[in-house]
Amino acid sequence: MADTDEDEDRADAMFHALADRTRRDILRRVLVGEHSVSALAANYDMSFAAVQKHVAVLERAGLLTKRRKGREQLAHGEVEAVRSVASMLAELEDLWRGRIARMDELLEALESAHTTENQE
Amino acid sequence: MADTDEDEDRADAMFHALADRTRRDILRRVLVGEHSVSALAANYDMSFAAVQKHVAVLERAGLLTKRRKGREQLAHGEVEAVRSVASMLAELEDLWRGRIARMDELLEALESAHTTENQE
DNA sequence: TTGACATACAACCATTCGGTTGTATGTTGT
DNA sequence: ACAACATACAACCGAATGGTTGTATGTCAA
Repeated sequence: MADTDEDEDRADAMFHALADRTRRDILRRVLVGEHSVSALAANYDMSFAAVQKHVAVLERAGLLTKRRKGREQLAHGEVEAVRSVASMLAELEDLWRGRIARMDELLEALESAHTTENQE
Repeated sequence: MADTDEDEDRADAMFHALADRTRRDILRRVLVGEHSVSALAANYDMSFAAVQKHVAVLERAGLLTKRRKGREQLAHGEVEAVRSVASMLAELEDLWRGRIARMDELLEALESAHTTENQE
């Protein structure tokens, strides 16, 4: 247990990555489909290097993954990472509702194991 | 229409506010209940002024509101703001699912008006 | 009124961020 | 082999961030 510090590091990285409109826009595009870095760069009024750095920030945060295809590097969004950010916010909301006194994922895992109903 | 720029500004501010573990911790506390700024500051190994600035960042992002109570300033979390961040992430997820081609809130509002079925 | 507490804010500092240009390393097609 | 393209990365710069200390303002209690 007690990987709480790395969790916070990950949260820092993810929220930081999302705190820039260019990066959010890139993320939207790569969630819809794969795009090469230069294809992405074509959409913005800044240098290729700047866009490449934005992609790198998203990648370090785990929100995006790259896959080699010939001489291009195709980026696609990691929806699981987006969901993990959403679940942090859900935790905040639960805290507000007074539900949780911080029992971590343990009970949460148990609960979702029981709820085998509306999976999707 | 086209307040899209201010929306992005708000998104920038909210994600930025959340991209710091001290601020996330403060937000957790004030979502559970009201706390004065100095009561909050007592929890952290930094100056009062530093904590006061963190509170100000959360306040500017709309994630927290203050209320005067005597000589104290009681802060409480704004769960609606948390939800609005969550809904941005939900939009990203919808984009991934291929649901939305970006028709903004207009059709979304219409749709939810029609769908009076499974509300939750 | 005065002293103590709660808050706000300015000034300062080191570090990080978001951008730039330039250079190096692959990869492809001819 | 070579020219062109796609990517990565280093070095640099101005602005913003996260912290500090110090000072000003407001409110309560005696």
